[in-house]
Order: sequence, then C-alpha cells, then structure tokens
Amino acid sequence: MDRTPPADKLNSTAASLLGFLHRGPASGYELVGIAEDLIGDFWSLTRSQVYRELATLASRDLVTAGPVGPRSRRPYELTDAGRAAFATWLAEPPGAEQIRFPLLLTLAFGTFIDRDTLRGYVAEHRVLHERRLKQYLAIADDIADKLLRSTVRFGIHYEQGVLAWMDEVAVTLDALDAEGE
Amino acid sequence: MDRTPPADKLNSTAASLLGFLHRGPASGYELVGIAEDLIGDFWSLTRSQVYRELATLASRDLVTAGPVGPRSRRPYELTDAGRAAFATWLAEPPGAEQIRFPLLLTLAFGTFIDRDTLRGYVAEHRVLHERRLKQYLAIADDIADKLLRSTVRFGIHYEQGVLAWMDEVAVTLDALDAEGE
DNA sequence: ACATTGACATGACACAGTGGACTATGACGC
DNA sequence: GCGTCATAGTCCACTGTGTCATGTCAATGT
Repeated sequence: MDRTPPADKLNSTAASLLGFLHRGPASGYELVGIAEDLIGDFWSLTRSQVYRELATLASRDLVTAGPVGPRSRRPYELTDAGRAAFATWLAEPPGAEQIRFPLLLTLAFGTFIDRDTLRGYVAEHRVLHERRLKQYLAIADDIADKLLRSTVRFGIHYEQGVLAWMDEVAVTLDALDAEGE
Repeated sequence: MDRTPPADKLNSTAASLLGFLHRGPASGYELVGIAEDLIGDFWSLTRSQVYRELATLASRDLVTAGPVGPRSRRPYELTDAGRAAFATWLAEPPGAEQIRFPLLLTLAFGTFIDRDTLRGYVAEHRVLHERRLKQYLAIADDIADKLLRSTVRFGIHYEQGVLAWMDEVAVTLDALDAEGE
C-alpha cells in the first residue's frame, strides 16, 4: 500500500493567517483586527483559534515568532515555507459558503409565534442590515485594491437582497393578519 | 450575590430539533433530512451533532426515545417539558446570521493569484448558485405555509444578489486585464 | 437459498470554530 | 500615585463539522 504522504494540509484559519501575514509581521491580536476590517462579516477569525493556529504554524516553521514586544505583543513573521504553503493552499478551489441564519429558522417555526413578535425580530435585524449597507456604501469606493473592493461589493449586493426580502416578509405578515381577520 | 439559576439553555441545534419534532416523532436521521429539506442551505444540522443532542435532550426529559424500530431507527418524541423549553427558546430574539465565504477570502488575496484561476473559481461557484436559484424558483410557489415559503424567498433574493455580484466581479477581472496590458 | 449491492441509520472520534472568563500590561487623565 | 480603559494573550468548555466504522434491510441476480 502506498502510504499517504503527510501533506500537512492547512485549515482555513491557518491559511488566512498566512495570507494576512503577507502584509508584514503582525501579532495575533492584530491579525484578528485585520481580518475583521477586511472581510469581517463574511469571514470570521476568533482569538482562541488564532492563537492556537499561530502556535501550530510556528511549530511547523511556517511562521516565526518574534520577541515579545511593547504590550506583551508577540509579532509573527512569515517564512519562505509559510509563503509556499499559502501558495499551495490558494491553488485549491475555495469551498461553498456556509450560512447559519437563526432568523430564518425562527420564521420556519413561525406558526408557533405571534405575528407581532415576528415583526419585531425582523425589524431588529433590519436596522442592523441597513447600518451595514450604509457602511459598505461609504467605504467601497475608497478601497484601492479592486479585488478587495469587490468583497465589499458582495456585502452591498447581499445587504440589498436581505433588505428587499425583509420588505417582502413584512407584506407577508400583514397579509396573514388580514386573512386571520 | 445572586447565584444564577441553572436556566438550562438550549443550544440552537437542540432548539431546532425540538421545533422539528412538533411535526411528530422522528429519528435522528429523519430530523437531519427534514432540516435539510426545509432550510438546508441556511441552517445546518450535522448527523453527529444531532445524535449527541438527542441523547442530551432525552436525558433532560425534553424528548423521549421510543423503541428501536424497523431499520434500527429510533424515533424520538417531544414531551410537554420539551414543548415548554422550545417555547421559551422561541421567545428569545434570534441572533445575527454568520457567513463564511471562502471565495471572498480567496478574492481578498487576489493579488497572489493569476486572474484566469480566479475567473475559474467564480465560474465554478456560479453554476452552483444558478442551480440553487432555479430550484428555489421551482418550489417556492408550491409551499403552502407562507412563512416557510418566505425562507425560500430569502434564498431567491440571496442567490440573485450573488449572481449579480458575480457578473460585476467578471467585469472587474476583465478591467484588471485591460489595465495590465 | 445465497451472495452482492446499495440506501438507510446510528454512533464514535478528531478536529475546527466559538464565546466567555480571566490575567496582565501599559497609556492616559486626574 | 491611582483608577480606568483599550490592548494583548491564555484557558476552557462547548458547539459544530467531516470522516470512518458498523449494522440493517430490501432488491437483484444467480
């Protein structure tokens, strides 16, 4: 039997860390911030996971840990092996998105809830999505990197879709009330 | 100090299981199938998690495990306590959606990839989203429950947004090629 | 009758990802 | 000097995902 070579695949968090480190050395805390800034709403890095992965990456020599700096901040730097591993990872086609949208679940159970409560839930989410859309629109044109800008453009299309859908839901809820009369 | 009462909060998988069990007794396998059918693309239940949660729910008497049936299938049934716990959970406003979209991450790292590869990634995803949109459109009008239908309507708005965005990305990629000339 | 195949069904496990609690450090205002 | 707050890292429990192993039953061919 051919024994499978180690392969040492990167998980997606590790891969994105290597990616962000191309911008220069950064600490775990900064990396979380960078990811949040750049595509926070469509790609999450959590602190715990980041620090764990950095430790693992360091042990694999894909990054090197610098000396602890000012605020006990420890910068990590990409190694050549790290660059190579990232390039390999990038060559794989990205997987499908995953979405978990509790509001949709709640709506699916809508028969168990009174309509005003549902309306309230939708309204609460609506303000959130309006805020996001507004913010995306505000920053999109200032992003120099066209591809990075297109990720924000995704956000714009997404939020517009969500808002249009919410309008529709409002109409549906009213229609149900009218029927129930 | 007021000691916090146990509260015994449900996680969202457990809650959705209780919700789906309102339709009648079902086994773990069936529950996964039901969830998949009803809102599969925007709410995931994985088998492992479902079986774990069913065991936990049973130990809390929120469901009762029936005798193992035909294909070693074990049906679970909602108890009154389960119904109550579900009602309590429903009264909490649903949290924000979370989305992890690897393609966006890849795009954010677009400077490290040649444009044709990117185009290929986008094209691959495109067929997937076209297929989904088509399917949602095909079934939406046949869903009797208006609220359930609105979850599919979400899918329609979402996929339309994604497709419009992909068109935009294609233009952006072409523009970058033209510049690079 | 009996083996083969394949859909159905459960479970075990390892790993990835999340969220909260906790500690410590240093900048800043007072 | 002292409190406060953002910064920064660590730990831990739990939730969620993906894969593998095992078993069940029906249909099919021989």
